Amino acid sequence: MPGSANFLTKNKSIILYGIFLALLLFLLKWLELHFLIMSHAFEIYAGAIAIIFTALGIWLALKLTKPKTVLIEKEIFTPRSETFILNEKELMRLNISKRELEVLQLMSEGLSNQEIASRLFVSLNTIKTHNARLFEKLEAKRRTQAIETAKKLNLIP
Amino acid sequence: MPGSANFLTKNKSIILYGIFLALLLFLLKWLELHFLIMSHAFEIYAGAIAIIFTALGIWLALKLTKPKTVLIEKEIFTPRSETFILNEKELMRLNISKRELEVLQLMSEGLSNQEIASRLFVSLNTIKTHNARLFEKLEAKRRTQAIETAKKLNLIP
DNA sequence: TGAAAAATCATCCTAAAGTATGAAGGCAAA
DNA sequence: TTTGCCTTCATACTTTAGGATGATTTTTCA
Repeated sequence: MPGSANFLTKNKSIILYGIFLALLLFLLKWLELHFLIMSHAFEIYAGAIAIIFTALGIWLALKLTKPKTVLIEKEIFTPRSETFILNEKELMRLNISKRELEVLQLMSEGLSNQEIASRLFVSLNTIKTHNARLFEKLEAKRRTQAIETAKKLNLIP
Repeated sequence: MPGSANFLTKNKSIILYGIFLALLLFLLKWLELHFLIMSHAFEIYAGAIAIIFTALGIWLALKLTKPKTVLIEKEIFTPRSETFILNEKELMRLNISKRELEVLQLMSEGLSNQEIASRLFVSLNTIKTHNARLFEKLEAKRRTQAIETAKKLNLIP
């Protein structure tokens, strides 16, 4: 659609230009008689033609040059697995340590306390104390609640 | 920077235009002698001037007119909370009932079994049996694991 | 209408989670 | 060096979660 419309616009301009040219030629023919007599004024005549046609050229160029509209659609998908960005501000605000975050992470992956302990080479009790601190800081009663909150705050993916 | 550069470019063009004009006037003066004799060729002379100056006008316009490029940037954000689509195929495949999904949902929100029971006006034991079924179907050992799996399968937001 | 599936509830028991409290070693900043 | 924070571990206890099993009541669909 925009292609054919453009073509029409171009043709219109060309047709208009043709008509304008024809009219000008008639005008020139008429002017010729007057100006031929006083040949001193020939420079004025040529200058007039130059100015008129320069203006015509400018007008044509401006008319024919369509504003190039480039539409760039930036789609920013967040498939959450790819684009997780840790919210370090919240992390600092809540005073959650690296180790605690580590535990939280594993917790959210569905591991039991014992599994987390084994994974991190520490005792079950250590994990329990980490949990207690986490629940306190995240204002959670249960691990599931802690995970929910942490995900909302972008502390874990 | 681009402003002053543009200004320079414009001035250059105008200066060039002036020089070109001067040269053309000389050319005209010279041509005048030849064409005045054969006044029949005057139309050709005028036409040449018209064409030359039209071309000049077009060139000037194109030179002076900065490329009209309109950039439209559309940013389409997809914040995961807005775009949750339940994966009904997986739901059917795993034979998870409406009630079970409901329980799963509340579970993922961090509620305890007792809280879920109260919310749904059923007994704690009922929730436990639902859980057992869910864990079986989702191949999970714990509720946290069930939640993880369910989220991955887009069964819950 | 009658069988299958879904939802409900119960009991008993074990495992895991969570609470409370105390304590010790390490490390970095004041 | 001392203070504070992190990390670690322990013990004792309570609560919640989860497993196994059986049973009753709706609901649904052929």
